[in-house]
Formats: sequence, structure tokens, C-alpha cells
Amino acid sequence: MSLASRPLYLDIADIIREKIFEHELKPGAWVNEKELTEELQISRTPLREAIKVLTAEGLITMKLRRGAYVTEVETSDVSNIFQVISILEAQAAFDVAKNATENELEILDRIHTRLEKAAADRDIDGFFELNQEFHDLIQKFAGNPWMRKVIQDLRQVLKLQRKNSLRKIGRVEQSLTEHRQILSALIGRKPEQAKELMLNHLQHGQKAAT
Amino acid sequence: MSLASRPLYLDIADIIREKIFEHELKPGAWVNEKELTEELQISRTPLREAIKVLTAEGLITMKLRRGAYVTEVETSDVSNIFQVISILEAQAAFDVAKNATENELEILDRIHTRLEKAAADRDIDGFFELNQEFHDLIQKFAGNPWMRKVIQDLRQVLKLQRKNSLRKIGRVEQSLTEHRQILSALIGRKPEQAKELMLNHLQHGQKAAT
DNA sequence: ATTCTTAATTATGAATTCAAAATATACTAA
DNA sequence: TTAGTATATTTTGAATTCATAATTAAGAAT
Repeated sequence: MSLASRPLYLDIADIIREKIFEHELKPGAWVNEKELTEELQISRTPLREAIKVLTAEGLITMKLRRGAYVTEVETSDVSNIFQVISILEAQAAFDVAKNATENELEILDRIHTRLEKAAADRDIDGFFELNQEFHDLIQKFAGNPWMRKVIQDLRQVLKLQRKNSLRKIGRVEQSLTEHRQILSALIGRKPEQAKELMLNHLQHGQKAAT
Repeated sequence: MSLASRPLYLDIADIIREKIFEHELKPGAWVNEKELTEELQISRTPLREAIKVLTAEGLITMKLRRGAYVTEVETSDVSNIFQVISILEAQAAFDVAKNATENELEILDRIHTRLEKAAADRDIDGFFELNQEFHDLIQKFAGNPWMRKVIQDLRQVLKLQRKNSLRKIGRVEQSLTEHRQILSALIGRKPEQAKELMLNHLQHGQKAAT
């Protein structure tokens, strides 16, 4: 066997990551190695390697001689992380407005159209997904993979505290309005404006999430 | 035995990281597990865990079924990483000018004095060290540990390509002048100015490093 | 019953072992 | 000699085993 296209520990890391986001493993919870090896029918070696990966991502915190725990993010962490994300995503928006191809802008436009539809349908989960995609595409089109990686890792940590700001009344509508403005700044090739709008957009999101 | 205050794999990671920066392990080089376990008198388990940590930091790249290799950074990586660092360090300078305590500013001032001395003595290595410390202290005093972590990880990756910009003639002097200006903006509590100066300072550093 | 001490159990950290894949070496045929 | 194939060796990925630390359970003394 073992014609696997990637090592086992990466699959395991994916599975545990999923468990964390699904809150099957809640913040502060102990990561039981024995239980997981039995459930996943694997040995401790790749499991422990996976735990190391997730530790590097900030999702898990290890305590010497007492195992691994799902990271608990404090309020201060949330605002600190938001600061970093805001600055970087704002820059990404700037870069997209400046350098993205017409085709890329069109793709963003299409996502936004679907976003409008999800909002009209009151499809919050769909809106949430498309919202993520919209932001991620901007980072992708900004063309700096290192920046993108940083943002994604930090966004992951934020997801630990799972206060979905979009569930607040009116937040979907406001978010949509802001996206509309950002998109038009991008398409209109107004870097400075796009940057400012993105910064405000994220700051509002933070406020709603705290 | 084993009254260790931290797990073995972290020590191993430190040792390998050092080997990478000392260019005992050069970019592109294969990380020979057998050799390292023999040299360090340890088993492969903690070694492989250490490799995973360094992979997460970006210093090592793993290839499926053919082991670990020291990451090779391309020119495009350097400029992408520099973009992220510049933005974040500029923000850190802004935050320090705004929020640092008088005591913290004094500490920065003292480091800078020593920096001036190292420059006067033509002590490039000392200057290099103090330069790092100056920047790191600003990040520390900015008070956002997540931002600091991101900057430090990226700075580490940059170190892989070891083009010490300070060795360029005149660069030490220019760097010193720029530091002097940044410091005075910090002490003078001029956030916007500190931010701009830091941004330019790093951009010049990048130019000198490319 | 409660606290303290000691023994048993369990979990972690690390070494060792094992299986499969990749690489290097030796051999054969042209 | 050189190309191609078969075999041996090395190396990786993963499971298992082992030692020690931490936790729990049990028992003794107050």
C-alpha cells in the first residue's frame, strides 16, 4: 500500500484542523492522542507530527509533559490579529487596484454578484463562504504569496473564537455595501481608495466580532 | 534522566536553524537525517519533529519521499517578503511613537547610542547585531506579539539569502542617518512621520540587499 | 471523614523497528 | 564501451516499543 500522494501527517493535520473549526475540539480542550489514534486507526507518530504543524499555525498549544491543547484566543489576541490582517489586506486591495488584470477584476465582479444574490436570499452561510472567497481572491490577485500565507494563517486563528459577525442584524447589509464600494474602487483602479475602504471594512468587521 | 525543561525537538530545531544561518547547511542542501542523528546522538523521531517546525517557519522545504531541503529563496520571494515586513514594521513604528512609555523610548535611545559607536568603530558585526536589536525592540514596544512573530519569521527567511546589505559601502552611514531620524520621530511622538521614515528605511535596505 | 503517603495506571517523549520507495550498484546484452 | 535491466543498499514514512513523568487510585494514620 502507501501509494499516497502526500504524507499521512498532513492528512491528519487537515482532519484535526477540521475538528477544531467544527468545535468538536473546542478551545482549551485537551487533544487526546490515544483516542485520536484509535479513531483514525493510525499510530502516534504521524499524529504527533500533525500536532506540531498545527502548533506552528497557532491552532494548538503544547504544554511540556502534559500534551496538546486547542489554543484559546483572548480578546487582546483578536484585536492584535485584526490589526495585522487589516493592514495587509488593505495593502492587498491597493495592489489589486493597481496591478490586477481586467480578467481578474471580472472574476471578482462575478463573485460579488453571487454575494449580492446570497444576501438577497438571506443565505447567511452562502454569504459567509462567498465573503471568504472574495477576500481570498483579492489576496491571490495581489500577487504576494507570502502576504497571503500570513493573512490566511492569522484568519485561521481568528476562526477559533467563532463569533460570526455576519449574524449580527444589519451586518450582512453593511458588509455588502462596503464590498460594493471596495469592488468599485478596484475596478476604477483607485488604489488609495481601495486601501482605505478595505481598512474600514475590516475594522467594522472587527467591531461586530468583539 | 530527562529533567529537560523543554522537549528535545525544540533544541534540535535550534541547532539546525543555526546550521542553516551559519551556512553549514546551504540553501538547496539536503538535510541528511542519518548524519544528523549520528552527529547529535539522537534518534530520528525528535529530528523529524524539528524538521517539521522549521518547515512551518519556511526555512526547510520537504519533498515527498525524498526528504528535507534547505529552502532556496528567489528574488521574487525577497521582494514579496520585504513588502510585508516593511508595512508591518512601519506600523510598529507608528504604534511606538504613539503608545510607548518614556522608559521604552529611553531604552531605544541607548541602543541607538551604541549603534552610533559601533559605526564610528567600523564594527560592522556589532552594528549588525545592534541594528537587529533596535528593530526588534520597536516591534516589542509596539505591543502586538502576533505582528512581531510574523515579522520575525519572515526576517528569518530573508536571512537565508545572506546578502548583508550593510557591507555595501556607505550603507552603514545611510542606515545610521535613517535610524537617527526614526528615533527622533519616535521620541518626538510623531507617528505618521515615524511610519514613513521606517518604510523608506526598509525600502532602502531592500534595494541594497538585492 | 479527611489528609497524607504510596502504589498503580496512564500519557508523554524519545528510541527502535519495520515496510515500502528511491537510489545506487552490478550484471548482461548489444 | 554503453544501454538497459536486475539486484542490493539506502532512505523515508510509519508503527511499535521503551523509559520516565504525571495523574489517579488505594490505603494508612489522624
